[in-house]
Amino acid sequence: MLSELKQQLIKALYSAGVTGEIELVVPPKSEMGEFAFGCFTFAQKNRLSPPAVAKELSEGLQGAVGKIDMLEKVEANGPYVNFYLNNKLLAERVLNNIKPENKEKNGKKVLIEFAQPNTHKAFHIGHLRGTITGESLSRVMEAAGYDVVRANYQGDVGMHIAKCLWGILQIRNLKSEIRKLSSINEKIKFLGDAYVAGATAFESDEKIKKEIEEINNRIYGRDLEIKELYDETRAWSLEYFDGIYKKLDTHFDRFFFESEVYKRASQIVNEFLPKGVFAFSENAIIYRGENEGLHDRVFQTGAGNPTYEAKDLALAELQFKEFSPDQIIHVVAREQTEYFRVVFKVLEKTLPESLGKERHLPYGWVSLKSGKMSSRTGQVVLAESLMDEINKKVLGIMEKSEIKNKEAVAEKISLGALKYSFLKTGIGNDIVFDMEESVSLSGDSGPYLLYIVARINSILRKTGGGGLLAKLFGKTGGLPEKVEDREKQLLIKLAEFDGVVLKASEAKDPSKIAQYLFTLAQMFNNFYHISPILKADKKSKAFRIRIIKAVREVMVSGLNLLGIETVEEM
RNA sequence: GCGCCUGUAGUUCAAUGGAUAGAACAAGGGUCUUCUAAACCUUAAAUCCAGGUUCGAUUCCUGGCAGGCGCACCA
Repeated sequence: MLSELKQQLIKALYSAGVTGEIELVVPPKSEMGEFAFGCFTFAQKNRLSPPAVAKELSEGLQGAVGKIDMLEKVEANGPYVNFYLNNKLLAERVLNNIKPENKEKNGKKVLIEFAQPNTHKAFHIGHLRGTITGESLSRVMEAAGYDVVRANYQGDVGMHIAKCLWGILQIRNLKSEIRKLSSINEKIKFLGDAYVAGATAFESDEKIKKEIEEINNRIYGRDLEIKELYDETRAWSLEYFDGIYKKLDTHFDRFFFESEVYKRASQIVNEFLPKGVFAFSENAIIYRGENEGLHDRVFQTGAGNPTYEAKDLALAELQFKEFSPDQIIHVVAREQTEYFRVVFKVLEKTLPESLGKERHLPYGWVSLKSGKMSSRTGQVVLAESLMDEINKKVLGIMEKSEIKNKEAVAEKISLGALKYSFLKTGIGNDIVFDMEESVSLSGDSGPYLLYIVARINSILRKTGGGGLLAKLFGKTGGLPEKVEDREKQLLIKLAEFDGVVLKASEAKDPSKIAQYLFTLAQMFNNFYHISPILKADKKSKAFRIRIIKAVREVMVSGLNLLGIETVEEM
């Protein structure tokens, strides 16, 4: 909401004689005003010293005081022109304009593809980061006005499944063993063990390697004998994934599967092979990326099966056909960066309409402090075990608490802690994961933010929700004689929210929201400890209640953009 | 070997080329008869190295060094 004011200040600077691009900054200290203009570039262009320019400009701008809303003082400070706002007017404007849910559509459609787990394999913390990031990004994009299609692309054909099925087929009395599996967790554990067995044998034994490749061909060939086992185990995985999505409070508008695109994938490869897009190499069909500064990739194996890259060509075709998006964002781990470069290049040839619309949004690698994570060896941190672990810690802290629905509240706090821990780091940065330290419950953490809301709720309960005061002072809430500096800081922070959402959507990075909310929370806590509310005089009390309600509103909607649900008390 | 990415307090992270490089955790010292101590206040602590561009570089460029990832029939 301060962008309008900024525009006016910029306009005033132009009329005062500044040329070129003008950007206003927020000074590092509150004594320096609310906005500032650094005169470096402009001064240099005119061969003047920045402080001299600042001085002259501030003199020329004195006339703007009183004409521009809220502007109280313009002053030169070294090479900067500093703008000061009137506290009372600022308070009034901000408090009357808090509407974090104000969303106008921009008419653009973006398809966001995320989560992408493979059936028959574990859902580990890497998937967890991708899912949490994708959901948050979806919400941020919606808040910025985009029409969002949430898509998930699950890998349900390919070698990893052949490995898993081979492992299962080694079990004697298979049918009765399977009957023993009652819970979904047991079934997933069963699949995980089978996969590890298959993957290990695949690498150590040439004969078994052949057997597994044969199973792979049978899966692609829809062999009826293997189909029954395939269908059943596939269903287990999907049920398991659904449970996780539900728990994470995420949903998808469309589930794409590799099994629905692999036939078309082969067609595309064979259609464009004679056109020179692909070439044969040692029986396989490849794309010669090296000719274009990329690297070669296999699109069809010697056995005649389409690879992941070929399937992505067919997937893109399907996604454009079904949704006609203006942009497709693949939220996928960073190690796929160069892979996507090649695939997008090929797509330009097989699907010209994709040009400029496909984008890989890489999120950083999640590694373990205790060593490298690998589902092949079974050394992984599973999503569910991590969630359980956090939940235990939260319940430990809440031991003495006597609030209602403790278990349910603990669940929400745990999830908030988990999501925040992944989202607070810049999206592209690697995370070194440590079970003990990574999901923090104090300091820069999810619970810290939830705590703000719980505290505000508590205060509001004790003041009758402020309804009585609102009646007493009318809609304006009766501004006090003097608006304190820290109150002003808090108000300005609140006013920055919509700008932060925009920034996060442009950068496609939810961590911008997380960082903003943390700063807001710190400022609130500082305010909370210094400025009493219940004991303040009538006018200050009404004013402060309006502030904390505004803080709550922004905090709740900001957390919602991160996919985090708030709690009434904790 | 080639390519891509990353090097900031003990640790995990911030900082459109601009005002004194900010936080959190861990460490030391304080604050609950007063709106929830999952909090607050406070002390100490950092830009990998060498050049260059610039009035100004954590940021841009070059070269080192260190780490991660990717490079053919897996996804």
